[in-house]
Amino acid sequence: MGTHYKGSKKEINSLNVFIKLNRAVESVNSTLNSSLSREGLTESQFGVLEALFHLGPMSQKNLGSKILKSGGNITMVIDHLEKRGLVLRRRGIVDRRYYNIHLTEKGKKLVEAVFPKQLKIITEEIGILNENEQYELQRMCKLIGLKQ
Amino acid sequence: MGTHYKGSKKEINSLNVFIKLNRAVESVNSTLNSSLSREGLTESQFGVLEALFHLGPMSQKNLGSKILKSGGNITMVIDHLEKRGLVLRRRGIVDRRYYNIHLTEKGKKLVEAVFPKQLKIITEEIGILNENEQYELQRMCKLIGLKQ
DNA sequence: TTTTATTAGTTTGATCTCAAACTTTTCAAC
DNA sequence: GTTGAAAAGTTTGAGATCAAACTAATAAAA
Repeated sequence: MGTHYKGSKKEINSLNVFIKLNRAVESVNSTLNSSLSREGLTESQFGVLEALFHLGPMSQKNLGSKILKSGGNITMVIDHLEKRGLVLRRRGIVDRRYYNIHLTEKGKKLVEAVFPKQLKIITEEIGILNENEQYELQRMCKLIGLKQ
Repeated sequence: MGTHYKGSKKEINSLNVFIKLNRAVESVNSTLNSSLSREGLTESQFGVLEALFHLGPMSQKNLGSKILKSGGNITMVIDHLEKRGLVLRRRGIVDRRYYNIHLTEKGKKLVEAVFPKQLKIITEEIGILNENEQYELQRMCKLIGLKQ
């Protein structure tokens, strides 16, 4: 949303805050995505790899709820990752409706190479704020995201 | 990015802050987009309509830089809006490379109906924070988005 | 004035994304 | 056991998105 609009003072202030909030997030994400695309990864693909790396094998359903993407989308993301040999699908033995998605050795190595770079970008961007500011920012964000 | 990872304390803190920041923005945007989709509008479509409404007619190039989307994308967004009779293209008279994109009466009415709803959602979400908190949040966001 | 470079917009190809309809498998109720 | 509901995953259709190659119009340089 742009910055020229009509409304009460409270509305105008809220909108300005929200616009700044959006821009800050977009700015960091854009840097993160540029870095990922150099490795041939999309945000969702990296999200899946990173979840598997830090949390271990899980179903597509679970991956979907971790990275906040729809089921149909996860199918496609896993398809791509599987073709590149970064993950593999194993049918559940007890319950054959599930897949267990596993990170391959190749996938693990890729995360180990990429994750620190992502972390570095985030740390540099957020590191502009001092410790207390970071605490306050986090506290406020929790309030805003509270509803869901 | 998930919440289980390795790194220094500074890295871990930064990552946590960034995750909360992302979630807060995603939460609000998701509510906003649900509301828009009830009107048959996407985020980009509304972004274009809103820019035209508040800033007046402008070229596709300008619209692209306002809503941070690529040129090819704007072509498609305008195509859709034009088909629905919400905007129209007028070739520049002085410089025939440009279009001037205009909001139609129908488009204007739609913005007048939709914009207050969007503003209400944002005001409710951001309004959880008091005036000082909002000021601080905005100040910090400006620091984070500084690079570009 | 002819050539060259730049600019606005379009097209193309690849991928992402969602919602909705669909298949397969499991589990619960009868 | 058969039937029906629910759950995991797939497919489909529509639109979003980008980068890169392209066309048309203009401006600058020779």
